[in-house]
Amino acid sequence: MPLAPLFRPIDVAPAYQKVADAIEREIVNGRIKPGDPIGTEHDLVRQFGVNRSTIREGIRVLEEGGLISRDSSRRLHACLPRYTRLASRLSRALVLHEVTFRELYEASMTLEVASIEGAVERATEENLAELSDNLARSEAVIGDPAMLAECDAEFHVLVAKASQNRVLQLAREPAAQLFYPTTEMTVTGVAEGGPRLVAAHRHLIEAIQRRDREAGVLWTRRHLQDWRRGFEKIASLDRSVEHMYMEHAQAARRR
Amino acid sequence: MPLAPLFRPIDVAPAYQKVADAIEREIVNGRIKPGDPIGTEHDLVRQFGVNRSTIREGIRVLEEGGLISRDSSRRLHACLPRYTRLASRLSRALVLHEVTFRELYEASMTLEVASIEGAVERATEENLAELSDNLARSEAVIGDPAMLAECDAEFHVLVAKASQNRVLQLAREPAAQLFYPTTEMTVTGVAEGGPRLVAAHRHLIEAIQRRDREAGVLWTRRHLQDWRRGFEKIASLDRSVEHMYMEHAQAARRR
DNA sequence: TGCTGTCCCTTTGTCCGACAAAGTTAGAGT
DNA sequence: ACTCTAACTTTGTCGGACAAAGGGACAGCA
Repeated sequence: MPLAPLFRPIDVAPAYQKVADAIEREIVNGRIKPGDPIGTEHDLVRQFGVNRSTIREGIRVLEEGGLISRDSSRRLHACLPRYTRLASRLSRALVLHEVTFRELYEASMTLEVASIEGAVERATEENLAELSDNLARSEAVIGDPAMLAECDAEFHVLVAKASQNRVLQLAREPAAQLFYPTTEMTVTGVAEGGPRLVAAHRHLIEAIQRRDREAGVLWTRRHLQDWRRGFEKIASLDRSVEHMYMEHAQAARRR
Repeated sequence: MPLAPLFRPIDVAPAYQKVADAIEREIVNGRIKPGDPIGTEHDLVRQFGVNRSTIREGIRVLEEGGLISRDSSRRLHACLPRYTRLASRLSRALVLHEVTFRELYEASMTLEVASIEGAVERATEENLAELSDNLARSEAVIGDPAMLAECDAEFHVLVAKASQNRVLQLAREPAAQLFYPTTEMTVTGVAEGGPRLVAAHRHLIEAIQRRDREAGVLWTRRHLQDWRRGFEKIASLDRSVEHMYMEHAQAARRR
């Protein structure tokens, strides 16, 4: 019969980790609010009683996690983690796991349909204004696939935003970051690709305005199917996402 | 009229960031494969020509991003970022953004339905075996809400895995991490909560076996609605997710 | 008064050197 | 071939150091 456990496992995390955890705890449970200053490295050295190098390693960890950042004067303060920044970590992971475009397509279908449903139900006037503005800009660059692809990505971010569901916004982001960089190629490959894309956006905006869920779902599906048709002219859906996207993601993360 | 921009913004990233970026690039574009050793800190000092403190800060950044980790002997090697680890960052972000349970519920409804649809279509024998094993364990702890909640969380991870769609697996994870810790409470609050939960799981497994999509979707919906009913006995869906979940998430991240 | 330039102090990013603890390797001894 | 021990290496932490950049106060000037 095994002995009854006398001791609890003791916490042997390195000091920099403990520093990071301690600060994280204060932020997450609200004692330090987003925007609050954290203090200088020297302050933290005094408070934690460890060397500045140790503090700095702990800070890097939190900074990478998006929990704290440095303002223009490089002073530390807590902040609300930005979705796109975090999502780019996930996109990177998806690339390394070599997910296929089929997985991306299927997941995006689900997530974008859910987004439009939410948007149809809850979009505000302001959301609609943003979407219309985006549409206008899209029409202006209809002949430029790169610019148009950028507008398209933004459009779908705005739709997700209009759904007023931040969980959904976050969930779709990693897939979107990998998905939308290909739009440029798919638009180029299909005759009338640009106009079709913009037309779909217009129908989506109208659907939201009319609170017409059916139309919203329908046009989201068509829009994605257009992407798929365009993509399959270039490559198989079963190809894994390529490394080239990471440059895009890396640039986005830095912002 | 403003001057035409003569200069591009110059890249003034600190050295530790450049170190991290350089290593990240090599990993992401595949020159360093997951599992490959990175070399000792001393090696990196020689290669990059910067101080060890600088190298260490760069390493922390990558470590936090899940791109590299230290094995049992603390040597560095590249590795495949683990979904749950990354997702816990996102869960944390959702908590800080004070998302509501309604958002969580709505997003989970979408994501879990998509998971079951994928599972019905593509689950393997092995997936089914894992699910059945989970079911057996659930039945064994049907009277223990805490253990049962844990089984429930695992069950849905397994369903997502059975969908063979890693994008979906990843997308559902942050919501799930916040969602499933409440299952314990909802099971406790509802008469026959435990048995209902296990029955739903059984129906889901059967649906996957029979490749019966309708049934899968139906029982996923019911299962989530059960959660909702249980939750609404305790609190409003419009309450924001509480800080208490973070302890759960923090423990999970460490693993 | 409002703007500008200067000096000083603080803070950050980086460097150097050091050391204990833990892990690794090589060699001695059986 | 196996074990035990004695170097050697590597990591985590420490102390101190310094240049560059920012912030603040203060004087000078319009």
